[in-house]
Amino acid sequence: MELDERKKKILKAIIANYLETGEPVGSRTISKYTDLNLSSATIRNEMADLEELGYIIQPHTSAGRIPTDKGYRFYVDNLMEEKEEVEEVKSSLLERVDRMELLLKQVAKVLAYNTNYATMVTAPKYNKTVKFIQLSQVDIDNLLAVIVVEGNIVKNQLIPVGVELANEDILKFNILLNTFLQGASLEDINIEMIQTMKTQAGEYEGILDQIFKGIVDAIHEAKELEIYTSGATNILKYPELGDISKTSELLEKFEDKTELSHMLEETAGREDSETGIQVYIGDETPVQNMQDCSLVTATYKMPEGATGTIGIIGPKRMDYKKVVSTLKNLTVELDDIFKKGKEVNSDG
Amino acid sequence: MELDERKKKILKAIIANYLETGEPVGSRTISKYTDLNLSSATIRNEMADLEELGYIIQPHTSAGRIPTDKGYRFYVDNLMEEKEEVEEVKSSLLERVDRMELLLKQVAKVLAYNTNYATMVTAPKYNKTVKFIQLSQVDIDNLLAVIVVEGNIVKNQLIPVGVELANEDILKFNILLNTFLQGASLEDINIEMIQTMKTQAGEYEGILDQIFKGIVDAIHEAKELEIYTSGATNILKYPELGDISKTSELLEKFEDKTELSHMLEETAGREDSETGIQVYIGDETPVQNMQDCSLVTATYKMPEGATGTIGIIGPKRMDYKKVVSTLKNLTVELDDIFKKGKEVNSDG
DNA sequence: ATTAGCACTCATCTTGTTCGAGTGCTAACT
DNA sequence: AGTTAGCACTCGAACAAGATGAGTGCTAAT
Repeated sequence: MELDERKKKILKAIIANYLETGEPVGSRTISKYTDLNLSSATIRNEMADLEELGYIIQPHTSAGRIPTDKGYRFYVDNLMEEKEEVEEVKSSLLERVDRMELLLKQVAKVLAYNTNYATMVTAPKYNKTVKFIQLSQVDIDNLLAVIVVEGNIVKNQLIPVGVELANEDILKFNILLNTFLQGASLEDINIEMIQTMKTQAGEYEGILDQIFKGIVDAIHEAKELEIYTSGATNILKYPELGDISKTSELLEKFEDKTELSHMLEETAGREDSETGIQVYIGDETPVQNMQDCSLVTATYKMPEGATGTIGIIGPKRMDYKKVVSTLKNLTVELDDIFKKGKEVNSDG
Repeated sequence: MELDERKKKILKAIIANYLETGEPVGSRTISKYTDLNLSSATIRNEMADLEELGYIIQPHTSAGRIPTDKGYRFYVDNLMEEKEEVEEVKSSLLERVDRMELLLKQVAKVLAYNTNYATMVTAPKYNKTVKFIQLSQVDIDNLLAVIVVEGNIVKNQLIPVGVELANEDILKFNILLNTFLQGASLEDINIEMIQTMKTQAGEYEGILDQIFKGIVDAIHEAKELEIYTSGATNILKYPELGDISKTSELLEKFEDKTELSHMLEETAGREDSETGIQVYIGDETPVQNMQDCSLVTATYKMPEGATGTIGIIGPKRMDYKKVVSTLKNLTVELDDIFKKGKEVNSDG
């Protein structure tokens, strides 16, 4: 059954009010709150209908109504017009950050500060290819493998070899490694290639094994979803999430982060294709123990095609308007930053 | 006034019991709990004395007694004998970790898991000297400076130069840099050295400037106190820290970490010279808003003389015995690991 | 279709009461 | 002189019983 215009207006008013106050909202409040000029009695009738339809519910007899998940869903999909005045994210904070890691940390932090919810940002997931490998002798026992992958993400791998290599041998290795591995993604490095390389390494085959292990580890690590979080403690600010045992489980997830990482991974690709933004309400979230929370995710794209995810976790009665418009704004801004970075990279 | 033997025994029994239960303990409990074979009435008299002396207090009339900060202090200093059976830290978890960063993260994690308190570990504070510098051309516009400092801490610095350098020039730079900078600490790099190097760099003087900036940044960053935390949410497990607003402030500190870092820095050097362990009770902690918590710190030493700090934050009624003996054990184990690492370094 | 009016519900607040753990004091005991 | 039994007292916690009031559903009048 479709809701008529009036029911929509009333539902919207109820939810808007509830988002503000967190208190169940009664018919009298709505009667004054809207420009419908209806008496509380009429509102009551409509509210009874809305309850029957599953959009709102009474926490107990003779209390006001609060939205159900279905109600929130309808609000997010149909009723919520986004804020016109865009939430200005302090761009100054986002400028002048040259390293990806710091940038993403900043994003999480600024976002948490602006919204007062818990935030997380995943690093862009490259189909990473090796850009450059450099082996060097750090001291008598250790080689250092520096692996640079696309996007200028640098990983170091200390390889204990226990022998001192001659300079020319290291040079050979470097040439060997870069000849074969430059531009290769993990899939490209197959048994055949490995065998060929071993043959060419001759007596140092054993060391080559170690180097391989190091490189694989390093690329794996680089490929692993990195995730930055901020504002986890904001969760404690919302009394309706007062059940400490549940909330602390959630906080633990923010400490460990792997589960968050999986969660965001799962959401990837599910977003609204136009805006890249997706809202998960209560049980819709792909993680246990978040019935009382909502999750809003957004995807940002790098010029190379890599994508990362930004997530915001808050109480179900979060300010969806603000969050969605802030995220929209932010992704645009990020796109900008990356585009500029790209230009510098290829023009300078 | 000195406490006589009996008073000590009673005080110890009171605190031990309170540490277990978290409930105020009454005279009757003690009467049974100890082997003193005294009636509750006698205990009451003694308790009245102990209260007058400031070691225990009644949260309200007609409740049992709980320890004051002074009481805890006396317990930690005089009454607590450490557990004989050492708390076995899962050493297996600590083995086979080659990179400092991961090792310290592990330590924090294992410790939090073993104690159920919040833990933090700072990286050893070196008087760092440069071990090795490697410049390489990553792509057309960027040089990568890899700086390895003592303790095999590796830092990367991407340096946009906008020109492609000839291979031989990079080689020259590398020789130049390593000749001058290997083994140098930040203090050693003075204006004179810089000028000399610039002269030798000739037409690439400008690039050298950039490289310098990068190197200084990198060393600075390496020198900065790094801190790893774990188990912050354990704090929520203790109901006596129930005041959410205060507790969440504490949790925020665990998110931001700078304040924790300063705190541990402040405690450095204050430790008991023999064991390296220091206990701060309630207001004794060098940070605001921790009246209801205690902090236990331990210092570990690296063979090179660098020291780091391990800290544990828990409620005032934390299991001091267990924490102290666990920490003692852990620092010994860490010393071992580092010594082994050192041996491998110099013998292999 | 809307609304005023009214009886009804039920969480919350307030107040009062009971209960019991634990105390301090006193007097008796060793 | 130290110890203990006994007892009156205190005060928080737990429970019960109104009082309050916001909010409802229903009905009858507009």
